[in-house]
Amino acid sequence: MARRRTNRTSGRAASPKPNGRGAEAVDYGPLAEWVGFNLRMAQAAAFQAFSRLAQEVGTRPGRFATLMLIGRNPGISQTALSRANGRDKSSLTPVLNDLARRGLIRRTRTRADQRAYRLSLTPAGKSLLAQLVRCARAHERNLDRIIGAREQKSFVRILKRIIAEAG
Amino acid sequence: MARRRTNRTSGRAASPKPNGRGAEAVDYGPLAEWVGFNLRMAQAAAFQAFSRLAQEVGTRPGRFATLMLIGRNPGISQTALSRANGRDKSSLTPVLNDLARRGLIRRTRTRADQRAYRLSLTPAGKSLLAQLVRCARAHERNLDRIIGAREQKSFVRILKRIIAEAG
DNA sequence: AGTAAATAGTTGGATATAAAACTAATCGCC
DNA sequence: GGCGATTAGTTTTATATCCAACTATTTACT
Repeated sequence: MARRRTNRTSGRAASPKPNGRGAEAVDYGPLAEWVGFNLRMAQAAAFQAFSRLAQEVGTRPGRFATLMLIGRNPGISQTALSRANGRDKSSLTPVLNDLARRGLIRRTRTRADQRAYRLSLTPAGKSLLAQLVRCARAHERNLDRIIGAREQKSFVRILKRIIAEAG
Repeated sequence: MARRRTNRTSGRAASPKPNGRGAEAVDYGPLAEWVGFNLRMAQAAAFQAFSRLAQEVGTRPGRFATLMLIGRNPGISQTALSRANGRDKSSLTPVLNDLARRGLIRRTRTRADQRAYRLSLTPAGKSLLAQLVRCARAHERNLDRIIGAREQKSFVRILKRIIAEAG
């Protein structure tokens, strides 16, 4: 997402030309009602809102789920983590390198399986995660407010069904 | 997203070790109920499902909204398009170069404003768009089935609220 | 008119991600 | 016990995306 400011305030009125639209009154056609498109736009909007909160703590939203999953599942392997996180394991390599370099996670080798790492949080990682959880709670409160308490539960239930069945 | 197969059917039972989880029974902690996380996972799942359909037609899902918006708004500028599409205008440059190279769109210069392009679809672009619309309709039917007819409307309404207010 | 500010589009640099090919280790099975 | 298949992680390559800086053009204001 990004551009919230669609409601222009500049003095120029909407162009009357049939084609050359100034910036407003775009026709979305069927996109306007399609779930896929609105899902993409909503995800981008929520992601960006959380980005702003997370960067005050010095991290990106992508790192947050990673830290949370490691924190809740100490000893998890990179492959299991990538599955849980829904990203390819190759995407994780640079992320984990960075988290390790910054002293937030530990990668210990398994004696049983010399291929796999066991991931865990360092105290610094736990502390950053705790900060991020606070950000995330604020973010969730905001989303819940937007969604409305009455519909919140069913909204999340539908998202879970899409996750489970749309693959 | 990707990994739908969390409910393993392989013969191996969940490891009893407190740490070394095989691949199942990951603890998501609060992520499991957070809107932001489920939104991201659902978007990725839907995106990937549509990707499969779209690539049979020879395009990526990212191109679809672009073509639709140009088709519905002939003469639109790149900046207006990027706003409508929720992406930075610089992301659009390579996409439009590619679409133009493949003969799907036209970029004509405006006499009134020599900076701006006016974008429109070529006949080939219209034909590809029509094919993509058929894919998208099939995709939407599947999503509607997952969501359920009763909740579909309110689900999209909530997504729109998030788009409008979460920025 | 003339200049400062805004705007359209591109470029360059950075990050995130996926897919495929690769290396090393382990497992399954005979 | 050994060999083919599988698995864990990395590397490489390719896209998509953002942001900031840039060029060219237009607009606004004096």
